This record gives sequence, structure tokens and C-alpha cells, in this order.
Amino acid sequence: MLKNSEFVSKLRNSGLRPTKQRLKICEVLFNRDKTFHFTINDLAKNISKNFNEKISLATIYNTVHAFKDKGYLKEITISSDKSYFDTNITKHHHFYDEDTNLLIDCNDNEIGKVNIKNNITGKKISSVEVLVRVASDNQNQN
Amino acid sequence: MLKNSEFVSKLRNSGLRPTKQRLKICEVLFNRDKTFHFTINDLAKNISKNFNEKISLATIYNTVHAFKDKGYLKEITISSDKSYFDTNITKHHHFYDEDTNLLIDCNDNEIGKVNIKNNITGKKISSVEVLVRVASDNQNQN
DNA sequence: CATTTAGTTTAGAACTATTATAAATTAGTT
DNA sequence: AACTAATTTATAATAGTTCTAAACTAAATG
Ligand SMILES: [Mn+2]
Ligand SMILES: [Mn+2]
Ligand SMILES: [Zn+2]
Ligand SMILES: [Zn+2]
Repeated sequence: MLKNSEFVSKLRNSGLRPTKQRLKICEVLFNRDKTFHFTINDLAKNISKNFNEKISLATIYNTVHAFKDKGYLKEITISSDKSYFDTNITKHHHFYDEDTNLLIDCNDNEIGKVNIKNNITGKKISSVEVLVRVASDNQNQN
Repeated sequence: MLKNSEFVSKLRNSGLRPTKQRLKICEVLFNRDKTFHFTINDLAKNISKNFNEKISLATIYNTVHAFKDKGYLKEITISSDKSYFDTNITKHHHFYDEDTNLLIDCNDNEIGKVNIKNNITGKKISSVEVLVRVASDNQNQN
């Protein structure tokens, strides 16, 4: 549980002014003990539930992208109709529950290291991500 | 290189009428020796380039989704702003070239088997996909 | 402080990919 | 040939996201 002043320095250190909107968003995103996987819509709903003052949707988009650019959030692509973000910025993989639309972090003990034997010539690997889609037994297979 | 009559039976066998639009789309998609990774927009451009008669965008969407539902195409999610499809319907992984926005199939000899040690209780794995993003050396890291 | 400057927020418009609608057309059937 | 159900099509609608430009605010300056 970080406190407000820590968010202020975190923001200042990355060249972002610690506005009250950004601090509220920090609270929602980073004042939790578990990883938070969210869509912009999830975040917007969470904010309007937990605070009296509302933050404009444009600001939520701006802030999430700023935090992503500064490396405080990762973007996870699972579906082409909305973007997911992740407060866990370490390299890790995901289970995606197709029934609940929830992302779950994989620990290293759940998915072994991915062995990439050959890379494209002249290119550098910028990320390696495994997505394991899961569903109840009575679901369609892939 | 399949011939027209083969597409006709393929479509008939799956309960789809072999209309001239679907047959043209089959030609574009399946009359090639390499895997085709495409967005709807890629496909639409390809069609309008190769044929005199135009196929409505709605039909292209309908057909691609019908083909996906019948298992003739796979949908690959790499970006939240457009959907990619794949004529290679076998289980395989991808490199994604962030410079060119092109998908490249991984052979089994390029990425070793992904070892999933623990699955979510009560759920069945419906797919396991690895996406390796690559870029030129002078690109930002993840 | 008071003033200036640059960064930020905001509502709403614009944009883009995709899906829905409903009328016209076509394929397959009787 | 007539009928029925599937398909195509243009177009409208939708949803997520980005853009715009004016209002506001934090920080810097004197
Ligand atoms: Mn983005
Ligand atoms: Mn789809
Ligand atoms: Zn995660
Ligand atoms: Zn592929």
C-alpha cells in the first residue's frame, strides 16, 4: 500500500505532473496487493464508483497511455475489440478465462520458459508472451 | 493449388452455398502455397485488385467469419485495433514484426513445446499461443 | 507574491473497425 | 416455373479510441 506522497514523487520523477486526477488513478491502480488487469471501461467504472468527483474519459485514456509509456503499465492484447492493461509489468504469461473474460497471471512455476530456437534475422525480440485460453468443459475447442 | 470445383464441394460440405463471392474469396485465401496472414482490409484490397467485380465489405466480413466458424481460418489477436486471420489452421505460434506489421509462422523447430504445469481448476485449455514480437535493433524494448 | 508558461483536463467531435438492418438478389428445391 | 431460404449489398448503427481546442492548473520566473 503506497501512500499519496510516493505517487507524487513517482509521477514527478517521470516528468508527469501529479494532478489530482492522476493521483486518484494511481490509487485505484497501484494501491492494491494483487495485480490488476483491466480495460479502460473497467477502470472508468471503478473510478466513478469510488470517488465523488468524476474524471473525464479522455483523461483516463491519456493517463493510462502515459503510464504505459512510462512503463508503469503493460498492455495485453487478447481481443481485438478492447485493450487490456496490466499493473504487473514484469515478464509473465496469462491465462484468459473465456467464460468470465478475466486475465490471470501465470507464475513461472506454471509455464516453463519458452524456448525460442531461431529468431528472424536482423531483428531483436522485444517480447515473448504466452496466452492460454481456458473455458469450462462445455465450451467449443480451438 | 486447388481448383474451383474443390472449393465448391468444400463449401457445400460445410453447409455454405458456393456463391461466386465465396468462391472468389476462396481463391484469394486458399489458392496459394504459403500461409496467408491478413486483416479484413488486406483481403478487401487484394480482392479489388484481382477482380473486376467488387465484393461488398459486408460480404467479406460475413465470409471471413463464416470460414472462421467452419474452421477454415483462425483468428489471431495481436493488436486491439484490428483483427488478423490466418489460413494456417494448425496449432502454431507467431513472430510479429513490429516494423512491417507482418505475422510470420513459427515452425515447431523454432519454438519448443510450451510446458503448462498447472491449469486453472475446472477449466479446459482451449488454446495456447505464443507471440514473439520482434523489431529492428533500434526500436524500443518491452 | 503576481505573472507567465507549459502541461493537463475536459466535453464533445471525429475516426475506424466492426456489426446490424432490411431490401434486393440468388441458389437450391419442389 | 414457382417457391423458399440463404446470401449479398448499401447503408446505418455501434463501440472503442483518438483528436481538438478551449478552459484550467501546476510549476517556473521575476
Ligand atoms: Mn494504445
Ligand atoms: Mn470476430
Ligand atoms: Zn498480468
Ligand atoms: Zn500463422
